[in-house]
Amino acid sequence: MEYNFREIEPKWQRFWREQKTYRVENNSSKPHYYVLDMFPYPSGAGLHVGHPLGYIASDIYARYKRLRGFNVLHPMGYDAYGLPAEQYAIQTGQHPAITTEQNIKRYREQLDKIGFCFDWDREVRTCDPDYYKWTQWTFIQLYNHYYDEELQKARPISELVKKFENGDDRAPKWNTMSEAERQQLLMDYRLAYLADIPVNWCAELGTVLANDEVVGGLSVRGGYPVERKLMRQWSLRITAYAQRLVDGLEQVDWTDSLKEIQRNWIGRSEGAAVWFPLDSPTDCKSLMPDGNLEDCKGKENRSSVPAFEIFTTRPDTIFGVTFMVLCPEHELIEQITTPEKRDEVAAYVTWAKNRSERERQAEVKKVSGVFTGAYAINPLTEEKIPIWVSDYVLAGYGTGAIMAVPAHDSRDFAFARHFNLPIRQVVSLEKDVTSDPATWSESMDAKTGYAVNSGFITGMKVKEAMATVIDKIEEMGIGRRTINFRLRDAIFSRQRYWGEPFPIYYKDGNACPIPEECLPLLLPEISEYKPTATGEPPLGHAEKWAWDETNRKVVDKKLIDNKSVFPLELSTMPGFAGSSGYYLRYMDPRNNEAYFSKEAVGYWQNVDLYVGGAEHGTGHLIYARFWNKFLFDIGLAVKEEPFQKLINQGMIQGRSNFVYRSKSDNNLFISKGLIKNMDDVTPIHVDINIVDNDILDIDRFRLWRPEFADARFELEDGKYVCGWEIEKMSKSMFNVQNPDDLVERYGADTLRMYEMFLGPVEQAKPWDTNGIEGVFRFFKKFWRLYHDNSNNFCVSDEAPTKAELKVLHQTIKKVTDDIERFSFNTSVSTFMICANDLANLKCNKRAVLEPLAVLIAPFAPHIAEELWHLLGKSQSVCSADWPQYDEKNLVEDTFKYPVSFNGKMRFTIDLPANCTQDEAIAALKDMPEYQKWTEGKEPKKIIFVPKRIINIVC
RNA sequence: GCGGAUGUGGCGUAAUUGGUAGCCGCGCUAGACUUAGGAUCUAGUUCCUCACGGAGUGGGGGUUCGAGUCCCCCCAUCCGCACCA
Repeated sequence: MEYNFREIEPKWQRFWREQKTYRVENNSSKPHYYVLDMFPYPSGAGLHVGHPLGYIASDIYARYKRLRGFNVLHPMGYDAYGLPAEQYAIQTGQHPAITTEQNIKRYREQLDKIGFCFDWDREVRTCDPDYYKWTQWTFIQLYNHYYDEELQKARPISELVKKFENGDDRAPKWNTMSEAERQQLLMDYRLAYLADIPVNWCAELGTVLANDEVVGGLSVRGGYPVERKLMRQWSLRITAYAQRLVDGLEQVDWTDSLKEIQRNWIGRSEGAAVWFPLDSPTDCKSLMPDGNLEDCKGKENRSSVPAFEIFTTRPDTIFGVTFMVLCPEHELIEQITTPEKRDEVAAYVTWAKNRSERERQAEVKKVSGVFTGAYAINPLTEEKIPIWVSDYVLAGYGTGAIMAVPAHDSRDFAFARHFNLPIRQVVSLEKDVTSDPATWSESMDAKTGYAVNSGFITGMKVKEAMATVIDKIEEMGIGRRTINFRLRDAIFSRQRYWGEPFPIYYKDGNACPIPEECLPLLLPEISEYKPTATGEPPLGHAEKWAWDETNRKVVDKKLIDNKSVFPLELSTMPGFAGSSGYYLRYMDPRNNEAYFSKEAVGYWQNVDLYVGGAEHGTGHLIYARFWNKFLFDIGLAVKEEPFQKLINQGMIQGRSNFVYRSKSDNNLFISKGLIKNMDDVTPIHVDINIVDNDILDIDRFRLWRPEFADARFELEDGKYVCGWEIEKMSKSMFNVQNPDDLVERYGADTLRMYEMFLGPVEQAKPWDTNGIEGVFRFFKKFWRLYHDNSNNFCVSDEAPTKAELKVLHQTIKKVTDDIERFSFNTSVSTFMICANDLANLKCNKRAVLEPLAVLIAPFAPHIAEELWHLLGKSQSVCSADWPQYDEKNLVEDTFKYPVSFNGKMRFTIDLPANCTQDEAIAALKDMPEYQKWTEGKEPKKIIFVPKRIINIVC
């Protein structure tokens, strides 16, 4: 018997469980460190090898930190609410809670086999009432707060009410307003608010979706078409935090690419909002703000001039405006369109509004639009400018209206060319040099060069011109410096069952939160998981779903006629509700009095290391940052950013194998190397489990599927070689690798090490089992270091030799450095080199193996624990101290043989750090090897590099 | 289109961060020990060349005594956003 992981691994897993080795306390004299994984959604398919990649990396780091003397929080839980369980419920009638419970059980079994050091006593599940109580609680806090622009933080809505009562520009008529009107107004300020907004409606899923849940007009889950629809929905005012979300990125230790993804998503752009007066008097509701616009001389009151506001990032090009464009949804269209254009415009608007998102996105390059017949006045040039309508201007961004500068914006350029509108150059790369835009093939969009043909800014550099124009319009009182964000508020309602119920009831049409003491508001049982016949969300089926205000409890809907019983909200919260604050709950997961205690958060602060996929860059990672900033504002979280360092583990793709069936003979399969022409064969996916190192197991192939029972093969060297391709890991391509199978065959330690050995954690890589044997061999070799031929444990108490010490200390240094920089693949290589070296030295000395057991424990905890106990320890290796290396043992011989290149010699010698050139040369000349190489001749030139290198030109 | 990355043997990758390119592993070749081996061990394996030699980190320039690494210009692949004014 050799290295028997089947015996070792369950033994120590049991030991850790019984000893509660991974239990973490909230107080300790040790420094704290928080390592977190993105918790999984427990899907029915179970874990595949991609999931544990990040978990293994974080587990290694957590174990390492623990060995380095930190008190490490390393929890795990489940993001248990979500669509798939509910879709399954619709099909089968099985309650999502049951499906979820089963899936969690399976996940837990799979995770346990890999030997993670999670503190399972802290497990959280988002669907657990003790957990979602605090999700609901946070929602109520969001509802009861608004964002104070002056203080740049969330404040209680009651403070805003007080301001309004004392007179405030934002609510001049507050004291005469009705209660309903007041509530309506406050909705415009609450951080969680109810509003009619255009939403992404997915008919197939029967729910609205957030922007990050829609890609290319299709739902991320399921890939169903999504349409724009105006609906009354709950939203979170995340846009209030847009600036802080951008700023906060400076403080965190994330990759540049992920920070950039978030910056793009938030989409901050600086520019100006400018009012353009309308040329013809109309019955227009939007009016020029007060100011001293000269053009309005003669009018009694400037603010009676009809006008509309646009947003531009290029105020310097205002002299180049040749037309204006409104989005089809713009309210001004109806008011300004001239009678003769009315039909044409109405037809266009109807057409544009009815286009699906998908059509619109697919036909981005198609130019469409219509002239309204109305004109605006350029406030700086007093020119008359035609106003058009086009769907290339979006309702949701800026003011839904633009000034078009075709010479310097590619979209305006395309529009102008299509409708034959004038193009006027107002920016030039060189001062005073212009050309005829009619000859241009594209617009000149770059923000560089000088203003031309531009009145008082002519000759200025673009940047200066921008500032000057903004100053001017601010002085004229017709505009101001503005910052716009692409980020939209997060739609928070889902017309779904399997999610957190909103703690909201409707009293006379007004939303009211249920009292905090009554939380959690439990998800009711329902008979059917589909929408109701009247189109209500599934919660409409719930009988007992009304709020009794007097008795403060949920009662039957039939009692709603009663004066104190009101309907409850029928939507539920989206997936990101539960996952936005879970990392805080882990700090104090069983607290029934609070989300988490002040002591707990005061001790742990925030997550030091967060590991998870980059696909959450525009979803979870934005929402969680927002959620945390809000909790920070109201004094719960103590750090503004939740995740200090973040590592994105790369996606693991599948590596599919193919057999090639001859087109002329359906039973003939040709080995890859023998195929002359790929057109003669049909590649067929073959289960990767019957292929080893691309060699097909022919017998198992014949048994795999009945139609292959009579298969014949053209073999090369007696083997059938399969083709391969990198594809997404999926059942249909027979390339899914289940970690359980590998644990069964090679053991958890081998799986862990191999997943790390595959390459850098952050890099996307295909799963490939071809190298796992090498790691497995390492473990067998490692085991043999301290076992004799009869598998008896066998160590020596002799003092290690210099060579052995060098191997050990090199390993300690390299592994320590590698872990610190999250380079786990190189650590694995280092262990292999170490084992090879020790095997060559036949070293089985206690003094070497003991530190080695600790060193390898983060990577291969089972074999480390086994060795540790074989060495006579009774405590877990997890409570050991990380070994230190001693530079003395690393010092090379002070001289390496010189290498000649192009007539030059290079000598490598060890020098003190502050060594001068003269000292270095003197030391060099003392070396016998130097004298031998230069044969006593004086070299032409000695080049000293202040490190340890000297080049000599002979 | 904009933004971010990446590019090294047959394959996964490494390179003390500007210092002998190819560590470690897979695969492959030869050999040893074995009744056998999908076990173990030894040697070899970037390419061209019998060899001597030469070429070589996507391509082209540059900085440097010295470049996979730094700078500039291309090319290719991957990812994110995409009519955001």
